[in-house]
Amino acid sequence: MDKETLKRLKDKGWQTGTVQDFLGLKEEQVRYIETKLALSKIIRKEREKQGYTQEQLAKKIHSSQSRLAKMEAGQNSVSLDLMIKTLFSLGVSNREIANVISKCCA
Amino acid sequence: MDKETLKRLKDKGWQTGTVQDFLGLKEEQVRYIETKLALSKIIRKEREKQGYTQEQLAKKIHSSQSRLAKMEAGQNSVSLDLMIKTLFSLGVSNREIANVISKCCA
DNA sequence: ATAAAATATGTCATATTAGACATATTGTCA
DNA sequence: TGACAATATGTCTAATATGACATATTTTAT
Repeated sequence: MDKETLKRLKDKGWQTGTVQDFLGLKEEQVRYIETKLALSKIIRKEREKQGYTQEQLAKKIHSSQSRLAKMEAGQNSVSLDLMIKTLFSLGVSNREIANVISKCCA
Repeated sequence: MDKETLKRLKDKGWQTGTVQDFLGLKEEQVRYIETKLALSKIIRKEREKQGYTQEQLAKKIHSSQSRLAKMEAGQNSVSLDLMIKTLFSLGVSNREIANVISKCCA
């Protein structure tokens, strides 16, 4: 993992809080983060495609605009569960979600 | 969704706690649950394939045997995050995970 | 340029999920 | 059968994610 990637992830709030901060993240941690970032991208893409504001979609999923903003920003305080539930609420199919997950990371 | 499927899910602790309990679950809720159940299955499958006991794998992912048991049982107290992290720890690729997600639900 | 709408960021209490532990149940093999 | 390893279930406290809200920043339209 190159320094730029690492910096980008840390800028989103991702960090282990251990000595590894200085050495880099473990491969599986990076895959987990990258997968979430990939999902956050299609949430935004799909929301915009369907013409919702964050406020509107937030209401639809019984959440809040601020949380949705964090979700789309790929912040670490948002769970995969909420992201997947959001995608389902948007009507995105398992197949489409799988496609995104498959393409992200090698 | 037929009654048997509903009963099976509720037996795993899944319920909304609302009037919907009596009417059934929403489509997107069912997809969320079914997706987690599908992932729980490959966690067990992959663990056994690699010859780990729950105790051993739990240690590897810094969790506990009991949580892993719940995870493999597809209980609702286990997050998607933990399941995905576990799969990554087992070395399962994004492509394989995607394949499972793709096949589960239509 | 400026007003309005949309999005981003920070904080908080509450709710949910976490690992740990005890104990029950199941499976396996002599 | 009995003994032992593996797995399941229930319950704690601590850690983390949650929606809500206030407010800052950015984008859009005029």
